[in-house]
Amino acid sequence: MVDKIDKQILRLLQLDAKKTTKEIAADLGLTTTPVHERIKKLEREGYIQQYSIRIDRKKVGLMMMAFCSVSLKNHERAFIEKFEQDIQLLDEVIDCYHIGGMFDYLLKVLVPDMDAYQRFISKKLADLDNIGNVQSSFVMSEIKHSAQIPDQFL
Amino acid sequence: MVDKIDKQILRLLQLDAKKTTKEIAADLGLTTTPVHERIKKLEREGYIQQYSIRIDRKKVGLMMMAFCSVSLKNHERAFIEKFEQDIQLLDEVIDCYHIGGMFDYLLKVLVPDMDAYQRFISKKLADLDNIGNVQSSFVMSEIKHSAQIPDQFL
DNA sequence: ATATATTTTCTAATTATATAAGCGATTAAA
DNA sequence: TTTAATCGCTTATATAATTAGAAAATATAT
Repeated sequence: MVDKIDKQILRLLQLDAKKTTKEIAADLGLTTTPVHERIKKLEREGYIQQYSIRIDRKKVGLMMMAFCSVSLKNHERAFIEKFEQDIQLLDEVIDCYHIGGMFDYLLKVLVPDMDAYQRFISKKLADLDNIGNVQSSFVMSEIKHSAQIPDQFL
Repeated sequence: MVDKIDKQILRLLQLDAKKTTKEIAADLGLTTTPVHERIKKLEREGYIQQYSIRIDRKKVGLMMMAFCSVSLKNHERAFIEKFEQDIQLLDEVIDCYHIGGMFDYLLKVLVPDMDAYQRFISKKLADLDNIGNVQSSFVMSEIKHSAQIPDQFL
């Protein structure tokens, strides 16, 4: 279980994982030791899954983002598992969610340009077995991209 | 511009932002100084937008994720800007994309449970002006959630 | 209520890392 | 060539992470 202090630590680290234990301690009115121990506990118990950096995708040439809704033809367990395995291997697919609704899966896809997207859809995705309908929605702008847990829950 | 070494650094830090310059230097066959300077450059030039942690959302009680497609009634600039501003204030909305296709926006929403989602849709979202159709897709499972730039682009 | 555990935090010391300075080597351009 | 400019190396210093042991606070049982 995490208490209020743990959540504040998570909030601060989410905002800036480079913050030192000293700075966090100062913010919370503690010394470094308890902060250090709490962080280790949060890591150990899996609250903190990963330390990472956010990279500006456009600066490394990934100019195009799209969401791709996919429905399968066959919904037997074996077919579903096969699809979910195949998806792991497609680098362009950043995220993949199994959803309820009109389609079975929602994919978030990142590629350099429309050409690459074309190749992704027609060469890679269409090559998988069991693909039914595919519908693409192109991202024109990212209005909000926090990718973080809102403070109100921390 | 980033060269091959810079990209490798980005790749390593994306995987584990806690990696020390010493470790990175060892991986790349360099000493700490050039690695340190390159990292500072990557920060300065905005390739690295943020150091952050990934938090296990379910461990902090956010059991439900949904995608919410929204279309607006009025598409004049002023109305669009108003909507995009309003969205920033809704904590449950983690991401918001302006998309082309059947709907205008795709929202990624995180809430504790179905009750909270219900309140979000009927109290918060529906309270905004200019909302046309809304269609929710609930996430049943996260098949892939890399949230990262694929290695092939780094 | 009191004594006993348990947990949490503190201070202080140690170890490791980040950061900076100065020098040499390589590369590119004049 | 010769001059810049870039890049990486070694060494030194400042800063941070981590550990150890004692004190304080909290919870538990008698």
